[in-house]
Amino acid sequence: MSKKPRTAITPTREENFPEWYQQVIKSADLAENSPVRGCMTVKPYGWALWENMINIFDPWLKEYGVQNCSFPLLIPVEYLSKEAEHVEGFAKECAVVTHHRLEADPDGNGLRPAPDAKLEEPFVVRPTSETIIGEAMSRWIQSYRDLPLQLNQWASVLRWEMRTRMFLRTSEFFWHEGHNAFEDHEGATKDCLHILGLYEKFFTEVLAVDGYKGVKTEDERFPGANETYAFEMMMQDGKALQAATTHDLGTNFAKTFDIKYQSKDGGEELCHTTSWAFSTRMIGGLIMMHGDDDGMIMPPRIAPQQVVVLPVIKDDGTAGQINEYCDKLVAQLKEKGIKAKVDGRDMRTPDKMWDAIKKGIPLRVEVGGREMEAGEVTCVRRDIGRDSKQTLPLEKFLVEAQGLLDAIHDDMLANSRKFRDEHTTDVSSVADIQHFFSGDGLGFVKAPVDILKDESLEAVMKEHGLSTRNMPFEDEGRTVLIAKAY
RNA sequence: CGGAGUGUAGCGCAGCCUGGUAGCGCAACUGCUUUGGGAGCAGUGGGUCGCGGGUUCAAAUCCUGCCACUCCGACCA
Repeated sequence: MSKKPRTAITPTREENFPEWYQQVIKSADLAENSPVRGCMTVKPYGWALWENMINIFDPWLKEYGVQNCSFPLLIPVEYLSKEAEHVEGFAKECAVVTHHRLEADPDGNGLRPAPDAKLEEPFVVRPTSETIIGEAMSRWIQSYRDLPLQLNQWASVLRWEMRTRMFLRTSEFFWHEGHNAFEDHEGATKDCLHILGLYEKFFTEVLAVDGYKGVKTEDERFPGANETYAFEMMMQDGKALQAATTHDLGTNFAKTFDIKYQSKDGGEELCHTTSWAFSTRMIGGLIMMHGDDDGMIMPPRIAPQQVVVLPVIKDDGTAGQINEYCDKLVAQLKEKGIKAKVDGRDMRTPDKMWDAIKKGIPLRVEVGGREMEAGEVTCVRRDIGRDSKQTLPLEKFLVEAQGLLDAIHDDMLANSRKFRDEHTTDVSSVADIQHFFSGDGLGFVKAPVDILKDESLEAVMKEHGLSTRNMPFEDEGRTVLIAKAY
């Protein structure tokens, strides 16, 4: 037994943040690296988290008028090449499908693509779907009556990334991609801002994280977009994470894919299109924003499991009664719409506790002979830890459980905002930026937007691996956020 | 694609220089004592040593060809 409190995750965040991140994922059983280069296997607990995100966010899109659909995984290479900036942005990271049949290798080394099965027209595995959806839009839209057309798909895409990290940057990743078409610029802009607002609502009200909404600088724009809006967050190690983006594609894709409509007065007009997304990367964001040295901390409203009930069994013949008490408790919590489960596994109680801690289950409830006798439960908040341990009457707990979960959410969100604010430093010159990042400065610096015209900025950005994150709405374009980023 | 490195039990590694019965830690399994913030003891199971060729009485070890992956650079939701 060591004297100082041992952390569940080794190393700690301070000792080695990237390694800590990997260990949290492993300890929480969220995902693992797969045998496929750069691709992860999302394990049941991690997928449950993603499913919850889908289940909560998807109805919001439908409410707004977006319809779900599914487009092919494979995109003709020719499509990608049509939009000049778009190709340039994605061509370097595309996996290409060139054959449609395998055959035994004559040299005896398993299988090889059959030379006579070479495709006339190769495909790329979609890195994003603007092009193939654009092609469909050109046929689906004829009249102003067909607008707006609002489409979304939940899908995975593939980008052949050089350096990968689970959730944050994997070759294959899961996301939703929305693609909307409007009559004019105003419609497209409103759409971008509306979706960005939905993202903000989702992040703050469900994931308990906050950041900065804003406009991307020109060099950080999506390839093929006229304007990119982004939600930027600050991680605990001082690096920023782009959590979601919406793109005003102007008429760029409309021109290349011939997306036109007849207006009321009979004229032929180009559509204004948008695209927008958030991805499983957000799970990485949750880990790096909320996690501590004991592992994951699940925001209650997205947690696959909100309450774990641990029966504390002693060898005194009361096991059956305690289990019954726990089952009843879980049933009552479920009636209140709380995701609760008894951990009835054949394991030692302390091991179950640590397991629940590492998985980040928001509320842990312990029930032993003492509680059962007294008609009580003991509960502990994951975000605070043992200091929050309290024993209260069962009835009272049932009434207060939802409130406890909400309180955890509120505190986590407040912490996230506090962290963001404490890691945003106002600067006024390139020298300030140099000074900030040369010292132990961590986080965003916020500079007057004119600084982008300063020629000495580029060298400083390069030296410290910085990029512009966005020009936050709150300052109406007068400032720009700069940080290291994932 | 440049530079470096690694492939040996589920995971992490030692053994290789100097060929000679395949080893350690963790995990798993069994038993007993335990169980309210990471238990102890005893025992058990598990590996064609990345793949192919060569040298040798004998290859994880030496030679050779191939493959895969990791890290560092340019790219990135």
